[in-house]
Amino acid sequence: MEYYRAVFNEFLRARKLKCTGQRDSILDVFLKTERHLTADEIYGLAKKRNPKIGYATVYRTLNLLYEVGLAREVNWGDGKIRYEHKYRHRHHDHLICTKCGKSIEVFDKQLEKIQAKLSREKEFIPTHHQLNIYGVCDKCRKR
Amino acid sequence: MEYYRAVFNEFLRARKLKCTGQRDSILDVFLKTERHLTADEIYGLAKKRNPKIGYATVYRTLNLLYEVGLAREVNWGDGKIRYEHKYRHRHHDHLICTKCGKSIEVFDKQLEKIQAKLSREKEFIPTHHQLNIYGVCDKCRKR
DNA sequence: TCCATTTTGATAATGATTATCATTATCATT
DNA sequence: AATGATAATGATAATCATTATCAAAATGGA
Repeated sequence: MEYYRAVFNEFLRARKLKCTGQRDSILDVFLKTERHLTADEIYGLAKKRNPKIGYATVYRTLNLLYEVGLAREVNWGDGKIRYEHKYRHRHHDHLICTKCGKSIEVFDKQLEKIQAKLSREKEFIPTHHQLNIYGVCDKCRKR
Repeated sequence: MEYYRAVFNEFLRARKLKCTGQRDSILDVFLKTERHLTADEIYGLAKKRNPKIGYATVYRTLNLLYEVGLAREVNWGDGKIRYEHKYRHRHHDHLICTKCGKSIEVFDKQLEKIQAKLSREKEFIPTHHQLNIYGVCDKCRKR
């Protein structure tokens, strides 16, 4: 936690950007929540500890966290970007329940290998990828 | 082609919806283009053969094509929904070049199997999925 | 402390998509 | 072919997430 903050501050210094209370609050909220958060949700949480915080600052800071590699952007096709921890968190994919909106993280080594193979075959240099499996989760099915 | 039109008309009749010139034009444009089109692009093409056509009708018709299963919605994370043929076209995934925006279709049987396995493990009933691999294509790399 | 530079927050702007609603078109039935 | 109930249309307003604008405030090196 302390380490992640240091990573961010180092990034700011290197880019001649400034450390501010708002950026601290937003990073804090982001790090403390082990969930996929939208900008709006982060705004709500950050506002609790710093009521003067504005929407634009949340968006700006999330883009910085994305740039420095602390956050990953996730797109579930509902028109909102979600953010999840990236730094020191292994890549994974998502099962997304279309009934309740909850997500389950999954990982498979073989999957990654096949993706690399497909890219190679097409002489394509992959940078990142996103696999979303939509369906109905256990709980919703039994409901 | 004629068959797809019949499928759509059958769907409309079953839902007590009406066959209209606009719907014909939009379906025609959609079927004749072997590319991933946005609503805006389809609007442009449909307007050529039927200048009176409106934006809203394009969106409404695309949603119908999605419902009847003739179109698949593709989301490449750039804020626009794209449409591609689904009926009698095998499912596939996409390599998306972040330089030129072009896409390459890929398919791997093993990939589908692994996805089914991951779903099973989490007692999740998958309905559909989307895998996007982002990166740089052959042409852009050599440029 | 000073000051150049960056940040901030309020709000306007943007861009894709959807909703509204008065008018028009469709189609099964006469 | 005319009727009428219902659905469709198109122009445009509304929505919603995100980005841009800009004057005022905060930061941090000198």
